[in-house]
Amino acid sequence: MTDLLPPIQTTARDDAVLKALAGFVRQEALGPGEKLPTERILAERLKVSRNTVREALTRWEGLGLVERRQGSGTYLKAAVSPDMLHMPLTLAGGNDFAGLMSTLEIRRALEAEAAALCAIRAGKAELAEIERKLDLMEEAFQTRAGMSSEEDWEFHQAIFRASGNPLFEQIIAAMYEMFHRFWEHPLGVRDFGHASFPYHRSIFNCIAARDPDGARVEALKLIATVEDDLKRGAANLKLSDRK
Amino acid sequence: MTDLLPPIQTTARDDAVLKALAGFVRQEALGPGEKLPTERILAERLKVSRNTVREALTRWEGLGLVERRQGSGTYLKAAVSPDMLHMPLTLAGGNDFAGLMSTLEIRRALEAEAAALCAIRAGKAELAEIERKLDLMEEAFQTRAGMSSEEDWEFHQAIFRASGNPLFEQIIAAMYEMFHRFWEHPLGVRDFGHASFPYHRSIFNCIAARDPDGARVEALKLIATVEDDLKRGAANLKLSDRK
DNA sequence: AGTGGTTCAATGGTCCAACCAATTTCTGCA
DNA sequence: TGCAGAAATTGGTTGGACCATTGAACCACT
Repeated sequence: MTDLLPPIQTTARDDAVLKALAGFVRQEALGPGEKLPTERILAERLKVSRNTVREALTRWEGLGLVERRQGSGTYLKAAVSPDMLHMPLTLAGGNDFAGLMSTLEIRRALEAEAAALCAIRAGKAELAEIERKLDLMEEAFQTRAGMSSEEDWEFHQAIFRASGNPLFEQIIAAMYEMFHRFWEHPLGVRDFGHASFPYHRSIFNCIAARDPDGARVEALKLIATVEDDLKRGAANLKLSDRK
Repeated sequence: MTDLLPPIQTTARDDAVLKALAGFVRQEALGPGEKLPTERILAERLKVSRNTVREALTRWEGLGLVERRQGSGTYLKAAVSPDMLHMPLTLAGGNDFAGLMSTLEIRRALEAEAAALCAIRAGKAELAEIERKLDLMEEAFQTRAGMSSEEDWEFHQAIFRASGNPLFEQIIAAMYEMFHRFWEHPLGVRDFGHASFPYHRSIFNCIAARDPDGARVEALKLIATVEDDLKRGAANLKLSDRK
């Protein structure tokens, strides 16, 4: 009966501070990299304790919106607007083979969808950017005779960015970080990622040809090769574990 | 050459506090809902100021790991382990139609993949659980003559859980929360979600028949109906905005 | 027994004033 | 002019105080 009686909100000091600060950033048109007022000044201007200001800034820091450098100041790290939406994502993934496969499954889902969306929505500039990254990657592949995870990653990032949905890039970035937790020379497979190489260009071709379904299929193939590599690596690991 | 020499950490007080606290939670096997030590006790035990403890807890609160209730205490809100990965997702200008569509695109990608995986991996128990949720949902649909977002959500959750990959549920849960920010009577569409109803059972049928591709296709259809509803709602909104 | 009011200790929220540590800026000497 | 050292700036930490809310215990009244 009283379902529609939400708990009343009496105090929200630090929240109010953040709202005020967001408004300030908007009004001053501050962008990433720029410095915002010192904690002491904020405390004075907003008529709150410096402690409260710090709690508010700690929140923003946790959200990656801001970076605090002792002795220097507090700097914006990303664009911030008063009506932003935050979804804290905490992943409990483990550092084992199963955990890696889990991230790959997410990657398969998102990569396929992003490639498809990209084939529909990418503009000319984005298309050119993707091709540039692709060329860089292929060049690195030739000169170093193997996959370069750095250039490879940038190619995929370009696709995510061109998908028109910022969430893709952010979520995949989390997966990528989990991957890299112990992906220096992953599992002892020497030519890791080799098999995935040709699919990069075929994905791009589908995107350029505005063929979403084709892009999706090629993306799935690419992930499948990575999965195979991983499974091979896990088998190796198992063998070398028998001592 | 010296790439692998990370900067030494002279100060990382609050981070250390969080690590200690995570260890404590692990050791005491504390779960969601349970109360953790008071700030004063933590400060005393860890030999740091109470302010430092507060900054650390503020971080966790921002990540949604913990809830603080004045006069009562600090309570765990989610499972927490020392090796978690935190990735705050931020959606600029999130409270609008574009933001919702963004989450829907993520949902489409994950829902399709999860349904396919589920068709491959779900055991008998999981299958039964999914069907139970489906029955509940259909019953709610009959009695209340409309979609019940609660039962609907539980049905999808059951699928994610049976996919064998915990990341699906975690990521989608974040999307879901954003969805519900203003999804009470979303956008004034009266029979929101009505069209998606039949696809729930068809998805289940494909899963039970161990047909991953079929499950994927049906899941995509379901999301498509939700997308249509959303677009209708946006159109309504636009009309009613003209004053 | 139950209803409502009061008291009181526990707990998170805020404030203050000071000091520490890293950084930046200024200054004065060579 | 160049540069080393002093001084100012700024975030990080501390300890102590007080406020606001909560929840349990207690009490009076019905």
